[in-house]
Amino acid sequence: MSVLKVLAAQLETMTQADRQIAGFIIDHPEKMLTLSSAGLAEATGRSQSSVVKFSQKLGYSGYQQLKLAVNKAKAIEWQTPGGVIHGTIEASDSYMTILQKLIGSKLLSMRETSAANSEPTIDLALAALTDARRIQLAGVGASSLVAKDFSYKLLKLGRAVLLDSDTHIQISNASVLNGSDVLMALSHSGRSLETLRIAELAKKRGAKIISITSLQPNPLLDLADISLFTVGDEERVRSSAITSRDAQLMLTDMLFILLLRRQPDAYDYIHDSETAVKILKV
Amino acid sequence: MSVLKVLAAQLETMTQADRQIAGFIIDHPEKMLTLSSAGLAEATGRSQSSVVKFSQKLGYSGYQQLKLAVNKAKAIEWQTPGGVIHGTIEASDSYMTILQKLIGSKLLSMRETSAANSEPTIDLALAALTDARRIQLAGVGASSLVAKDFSYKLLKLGRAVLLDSDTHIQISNASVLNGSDVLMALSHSGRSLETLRIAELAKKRGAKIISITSLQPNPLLDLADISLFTVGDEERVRSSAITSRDAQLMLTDMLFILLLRRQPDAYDYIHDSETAVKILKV
DNA sequence: CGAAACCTGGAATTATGTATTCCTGTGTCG
DNA sequence: CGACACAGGAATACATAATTCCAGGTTTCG
Repeated sequence: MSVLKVLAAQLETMTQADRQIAGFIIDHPEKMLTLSSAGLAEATGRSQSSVVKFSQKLGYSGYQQLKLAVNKAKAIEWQTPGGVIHGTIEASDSYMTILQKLIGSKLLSMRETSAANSEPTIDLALAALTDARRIQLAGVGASSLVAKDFSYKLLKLGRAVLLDSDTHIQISNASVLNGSDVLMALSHSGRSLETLRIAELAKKRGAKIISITSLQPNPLLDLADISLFTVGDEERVRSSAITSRDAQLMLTDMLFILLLRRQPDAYDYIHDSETAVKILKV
Repeated sequence: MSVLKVLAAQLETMTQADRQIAGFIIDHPEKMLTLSSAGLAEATGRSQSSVVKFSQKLGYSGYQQLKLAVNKAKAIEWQTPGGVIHGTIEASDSYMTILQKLIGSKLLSMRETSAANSEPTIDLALAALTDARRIQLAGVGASSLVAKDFSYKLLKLGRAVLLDSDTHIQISNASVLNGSDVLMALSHSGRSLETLRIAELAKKRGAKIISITSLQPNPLLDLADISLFTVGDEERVRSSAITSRDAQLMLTDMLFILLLRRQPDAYDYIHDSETAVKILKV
């Protein structure tokens, strides 16, 4: 997972000194690579020890390790397929440029999202979904559409899914969950009231909670037994919710395909549901 | 060029000590990243100063720089076993491979979709959407979710949008359209019965029809005044509807962003709707 | 309301790691 | 065979990183 994304995500919740250091790294990552811990300290106006402690708080053994991580992140960022542009979409951009930037943003958020989730965690989520007696999905706004999309897929695999667009019904559904059920809650911010209520209730009932939120620390994340992450890129597209929705779809598509692989009879189910739908086509 | 390749290439022509050091780095690059210059010296049985000199001979200012270069090389190597992969996802694929193939498929369908629609046609569609008194959206199944997503975005721009998940209501909505309205119908196959019915009815009422279908000839296409296209990649992902949905989203996101650019007061509307939603967050 | 426990973050210290210099042994060439 | 070039190690000087310690501020709890 890209350190830079993590830094950006946690920037808000950091202490003052840490925020300044993180800010500098985000703004000038390559500059930072040339600096020593003392140099970075001077550049940010903090002390050398703060720089080292900052590195350690992030989970690295020290400043050197952090540097390697930043280096790696930059290296990967460069490595984009031809014709892809990462930039903020401006009103003055031409048609082609807008297209390229849009594709670039979507690609970036898909990549970052796939990198933000470790294989072991994904495996935990898959196991939970596989073993669940019932799966309830929760989400409002744009997330509700992703939840619905995922529910269709789960239904095609023959799983028992609970999802309703009415939040009152979602809450009453959650109130009858139990230890053998799973609640999967989607909220990019992790702060949508209804989704949180549902998750709290489900947790109280003993259901296993899978959260899908951004990397920013958030209440939903705290409730979760298994935490999956989405990485958006709002700023660059500068418009509502496009890339965070793409990131959620990326993640749920991943889960679906991996479930498919685990479930030997999956293709039968899919075949059946597609056959049934064919009647509704010309 | 990757340091590791350079090392391998020059290995033959190196002096004894250098060859040993280079050999170790080639064989255990990750291990090397955890070692200090003295550590690497010990691991290779040479002296610490030789390690530093070795780094300098390669053109780096010192051991640290060499480490960064190796780190970068590994990062890139990991990220791209041959760039974006466009292949069918197989049950035997590893986790990483699946991810890369999924991203590759999505990227491909986004690119092809953006190429499948000419700028003049897009402009026609934008003009129609801009001038429309009301915009009705139609779609069933996965397309209905895209329609809903797009409707949210249009609502944020302050447009009058008609969309209901109940097809009967959709039909009755269509029956009151007139010449100043637009019907946008989404169906990848272009053969979904309900969507077709709605489009036929809307056409009879004199509304302008925008179709969003695959490139395959289909009945919905024949009805349309303006035809937009989506390009999916079903076969490669070998599972239901993932990339055709992505293609539809790509197209509607494009339309949204381009509408945004045309509409001077768009940001006010977006701001207002986002402010209104904030109340529902923690 | 006030003391204790707890953070944050800087200064000083210590430990670690890196780069340079110096030196020796070996092979090469005139 | 002796001057020279050079690989490469030891020692040293220097740079950088990590830890410890402490002061000031904040929260918590009696």
